[in-house]
Amino acid sequence: MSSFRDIKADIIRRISGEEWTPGSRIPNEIDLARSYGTARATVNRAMAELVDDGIVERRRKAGTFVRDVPLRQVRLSIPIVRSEIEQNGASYRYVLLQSSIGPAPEWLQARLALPSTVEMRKLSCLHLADGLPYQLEDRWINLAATPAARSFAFDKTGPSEWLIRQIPFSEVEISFSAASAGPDEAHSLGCAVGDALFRIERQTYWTGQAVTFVRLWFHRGYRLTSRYGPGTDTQSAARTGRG
Amino acid sequence: MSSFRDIKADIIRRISGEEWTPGSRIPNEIDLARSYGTARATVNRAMAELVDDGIVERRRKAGTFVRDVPLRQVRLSIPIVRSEIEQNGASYRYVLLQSSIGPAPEWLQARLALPSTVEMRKLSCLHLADGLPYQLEDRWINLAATPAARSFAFDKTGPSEWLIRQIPFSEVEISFSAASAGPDEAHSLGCAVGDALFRIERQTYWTGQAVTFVRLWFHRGYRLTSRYGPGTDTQSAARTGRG
DNA sequence: CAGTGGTCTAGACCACAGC
DNA sequence: CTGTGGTCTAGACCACTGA
Repeated sequence: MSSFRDIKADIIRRISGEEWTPGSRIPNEIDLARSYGTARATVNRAMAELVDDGIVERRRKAGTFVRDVPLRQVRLSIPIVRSEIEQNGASYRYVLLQSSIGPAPEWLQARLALPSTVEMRKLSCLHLADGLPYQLEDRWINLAATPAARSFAFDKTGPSEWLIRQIPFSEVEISFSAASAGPDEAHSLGCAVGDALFRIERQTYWTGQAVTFVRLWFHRGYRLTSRYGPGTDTQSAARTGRG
Repeated sequence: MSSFRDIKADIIRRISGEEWTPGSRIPNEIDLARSYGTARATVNRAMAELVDDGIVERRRKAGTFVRDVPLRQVRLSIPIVRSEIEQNGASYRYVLLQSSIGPAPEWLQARLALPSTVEMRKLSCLHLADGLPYQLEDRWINLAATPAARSFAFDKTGPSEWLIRQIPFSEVEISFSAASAGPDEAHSLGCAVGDALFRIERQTYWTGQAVTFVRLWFHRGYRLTSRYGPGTDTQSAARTGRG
């Protein structure tokens, strides 16, 4: 008797063994179910996972096809910086560097499609691991979308931890890039001006309205690491190679 | 009547509406199925997706719990550079800069846990978009694992496209970081020495053996962008903000 | 030991898109 | 219009694990 895992593994085996070649069609669910001696639902579940893994494509009436090129996709867990630091066995410390309220800068208005009248809470925060600067957080919060952010102090915990409880199911656009440290970043992170820093920018929407924008600058040498593969069930880790 | 989508949406609604708070237990599948008027399997499918989305946790006998903090996870499609460039409407060009065969450098032996005797094919390739340098690829291929790589020319297409067909179901460790351009990178990518560049490093294993290691240097200003959210079904895009 | 989720079955109806 | 996958049902058995 076959479980959906056995079926999935067998199909991967037949594809990697070139029994079923890229682009070719594989038998339909009814035939597969017969040949594996299972119910169609079991085959369906196996196939659904193969679709999710980017190995096959399915179209009603047309059938199931081996992808010409398997999709390479990683699932990245975006860590809460506190957890990331503590999981690395370091002590976490948080410092609020700067806080103000005012209009959004023009580039941010454009980026978030905000009216120019909107008020934002601007925060700069530093997250430290064992006393060393780990991540610099430049944060803007739309006070029209999150009025409670006007009076919250943010002196004990960072806005990320607070916001994720306020807006747990937001739409997010995230981007990863590299940038040179300016004077502020260099000063806060204890690196030289011009050093290459890993940077994450994230903008968050709730019911179509921009809630917050954040730019995270990581310490020099930071890496975001993850594994993937046929068996690997999206175990993802963020580690830091320092020194 | 409710589909698994309706049930999933309703559960998210009840969590975000604070009917079910973080950490609390929600009713079991039988009760939920009764209350929604569906079969247990339908509720089960909805709950399975909520687990996958990082919104709830389930344990046999214990029950289903709202996560204290919802998991933030992105699914990133790692693009084939050719497709990425062509999808941006640019023309793709590939240049093989350098090719040699020899032992792995020491740092690579250590990193991949290779015996020091192993022979590697070393390639340097440049991928261009509309004639401008887009990505520099430094690639090492383990000839013990992939003997066919010894004689393949790699003068028309890059090793990535070739390898993905040779080893479609590998285990991969990928990391994202920032680094300063050295003389070689600056020369190939047409930037200044010291410029901050976005970098991907990827090592690939097949049946426990290291197959290849690659270091991808992206042009200055490159971003890897993705969206996620409750509705967003892992649409992922890599874009380039240039200039 | 008993309650929970995990999986499977045999069957059904349906949506969709090729033919 | 028909073959395919997508979903749902009612029921069953089982694995795990917490009480």
